[in-house]
Amino acid sequence: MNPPSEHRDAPADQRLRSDAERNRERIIAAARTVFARDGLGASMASVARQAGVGIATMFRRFPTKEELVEAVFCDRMDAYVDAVAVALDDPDPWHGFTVYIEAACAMQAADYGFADVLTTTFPTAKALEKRRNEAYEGMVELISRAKATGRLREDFESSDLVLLHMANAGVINATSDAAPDSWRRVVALFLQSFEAPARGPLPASPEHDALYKAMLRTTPTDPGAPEPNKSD
Amino acid sequence: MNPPSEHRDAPADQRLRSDAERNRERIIAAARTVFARDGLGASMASVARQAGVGIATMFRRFPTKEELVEAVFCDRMDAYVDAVAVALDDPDPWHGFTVYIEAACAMQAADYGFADVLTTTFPTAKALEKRRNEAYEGMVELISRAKATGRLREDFESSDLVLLHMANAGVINATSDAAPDSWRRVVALFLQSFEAPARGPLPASPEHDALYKAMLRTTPTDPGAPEPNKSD
DNA sequence: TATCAATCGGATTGCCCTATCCGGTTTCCG
DNA sequence: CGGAAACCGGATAGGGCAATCCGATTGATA
Repeated sequence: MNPPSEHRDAPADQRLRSDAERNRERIIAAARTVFARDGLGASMASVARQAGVGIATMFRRFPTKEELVEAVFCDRMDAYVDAVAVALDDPDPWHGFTVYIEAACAMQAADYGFADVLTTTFPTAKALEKRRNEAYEGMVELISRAKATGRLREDFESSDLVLLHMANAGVINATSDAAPDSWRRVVALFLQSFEAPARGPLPASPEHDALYKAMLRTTPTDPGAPEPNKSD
Repeated sequence: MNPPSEHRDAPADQRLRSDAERNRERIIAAARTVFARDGLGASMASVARQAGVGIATMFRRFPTKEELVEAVFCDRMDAYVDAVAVALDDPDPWHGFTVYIEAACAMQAADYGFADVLTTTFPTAKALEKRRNEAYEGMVELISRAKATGRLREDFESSDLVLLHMANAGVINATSDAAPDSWRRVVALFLQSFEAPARGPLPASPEHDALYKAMLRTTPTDPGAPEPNKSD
């Protein structure tokens, strides 16, 4: 219980020594770059290298990748939550809905890591999950309003947003290098299929719980395309 | 239906010694299992373990993962090509189109590896690419017919099929464990958005060449979700 | 059945990753 | 300004993967 080592920042409010704080910032900045480029699958070691700090420093400050992810994506999640707020402010809920979806998917396209964040849950990253829930609740309201205007199909469900993000992630992961705008067409197709009147019934949505479990998949890897490494 | 040997494509169809042939089959069977479960990102070593053969045997028979992939997925690609043929035989092109898409996406859902194969090109795997092209040409024809009936939107392009498969791969990779039927809803939404009349214009499709390059991404890894390892 | 080449597969090399240890260094505060 | 606590980061242990080497083994043929 007495930490001969240093890992004790649970309360987190503990002020860091100036050099430690400086390195913390460097690590976060590096992680921002690396995660954006490689997704959350990037290794802690590569982040440390990019930051120019020792591996030990990396793990001392962020013992878990989840903690690093939380520190890196909190502000991006704020932007995400803001986008929902903007959509709710739109006098035309359907218009707000479409603009929001395009914005959210654009955020995915601009940042591999964020694309992973939107389709993964991090039970221990409370700050992240708090924002996710805020956004979620806002979306439930927005969806309800959009349905009320008759522009959004009645059988649309909030879980469809998650599926949309997963699909978008697949497109982005496969095309972002060679055909970086492909996702726009895919999202446009989705939006047209969301529009009322529905052209037919849909298979049932996945259970909320099941989808939540799906979002728990250990560490994000981007399926969709074949890659170099993998455990057996 | 064919000579004793199995895949008679390469000129060097040198007959293998019986034990070598036996191991070859074991390796292919093992790869079928492993790729289906883990995608093409699975390691050669894990396939060798599953097959119960030495690593050296693995590499002697299949010096490249691409060669192994080719041996494993040729017959699955045949089924894929058959699905197109069936669709072309359908008196109602639109009906054939929808049935085909559902079938193709179901194949993806049933086999992680095949999902990768459908969104990746393997320049050196001629047998695979030959079938892919056959299927592609059939689809071009089917699309043309479906448009002629007025059920498929005019601005649908064959490249949209690739995007659909990429999106589907994203959904499957993220949900297959916990919510394995999610893709059905996504595919249904896509089909409704493909239906004429179009509800609005779409952003341009990616260039054919660009999409081809996108499908070249080195080795398949499944992006979409964060994963354990990754190079820096 | 004996012989020789083809084949087998364990061992090895080289590289990357996670995670922890620990001696040397820097910051902070009295 | 000086010392202790906090911090740094190289080194290391343990594990995975791709790829190659080579002595032991086995199949095919005379």
